[in-house]
Amino acid sequence: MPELPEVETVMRGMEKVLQGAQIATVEQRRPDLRVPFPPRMKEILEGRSVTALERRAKYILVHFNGAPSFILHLGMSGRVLLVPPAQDYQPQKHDHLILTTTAGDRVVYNDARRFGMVYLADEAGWEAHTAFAGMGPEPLGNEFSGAVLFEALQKKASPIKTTLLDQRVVAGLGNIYVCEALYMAGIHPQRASNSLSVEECESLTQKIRIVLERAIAAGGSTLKDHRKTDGTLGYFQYNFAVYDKEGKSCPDCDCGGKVSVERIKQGGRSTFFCPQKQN
DNA sequence: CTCCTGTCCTGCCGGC
DNA sequence: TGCCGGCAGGACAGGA
Repeated sequence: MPELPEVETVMRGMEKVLQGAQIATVEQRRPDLRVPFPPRMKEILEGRSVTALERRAKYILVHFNGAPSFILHLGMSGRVLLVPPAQDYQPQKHDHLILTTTAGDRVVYNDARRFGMVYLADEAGWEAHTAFAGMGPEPLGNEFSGAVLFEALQKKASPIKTTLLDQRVVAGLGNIYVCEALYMAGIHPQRASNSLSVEECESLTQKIRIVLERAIAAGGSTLKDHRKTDGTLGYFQYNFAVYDKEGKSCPDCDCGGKVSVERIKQGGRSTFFCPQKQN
């Protein structure tokens, strides 16, 4: 499910409920996801107040008053459901972690494949956690630019598609938005990373920003109703140009509908692109 | 170092 | 209808 825009959307939804709230109970419904839940997480978090939430790459951070930050990654299939106080809720299959606030709001983490991850930071702070070691710049932040991308690509001979999935180069992109950004920039996914010009890197960074911002806007706009809040909303709202569009004609192609979106494998994962627009 | 493959896990979809 | 293979939004380990 989640790439940067979906994680941002989920984080904003959680923020509405958790910001300033006090955690009453932490319910672990199994001992682990991909790795065990942090030792003594229940004891550490219960009674703590949430001071702020933020997103770094595809991680959601929940900061507490007097406790280490809670770090959540949604993996491939992680979803967050927000249940308001007045609503009855029976835990569903794959509900693995439920946080309840003293106000009665519940934050339910559901993850069928259990590729998600939950950590607690230590006293060194969340930035020091190994998950963030060597991580590249935020694609929507000031430290990411065409020049920065160009510089990072110089030592990379691998295809630009796989390079953009490398979180050390830029942090937060996933398979969908890499395909979409390369399409918008008109760059073939199999181009060697170090063959891109400065101008192409400039264009690519702009397209990355645009596609992410559009997707966030589409997902965020649906969050007003908490009962509908779950991680799938962003994808339902956003129309992809090439992702999962194999055989369809791309939306703004100059081929007159004669060329269709192709699908190839790169690094074991599907890439979708328009051979007319991206060459 | 970089690059490539396999692996974790469940659900879903298409083909036979 | 049922079964089976392939594939899925991610990240990491291990080997070349």
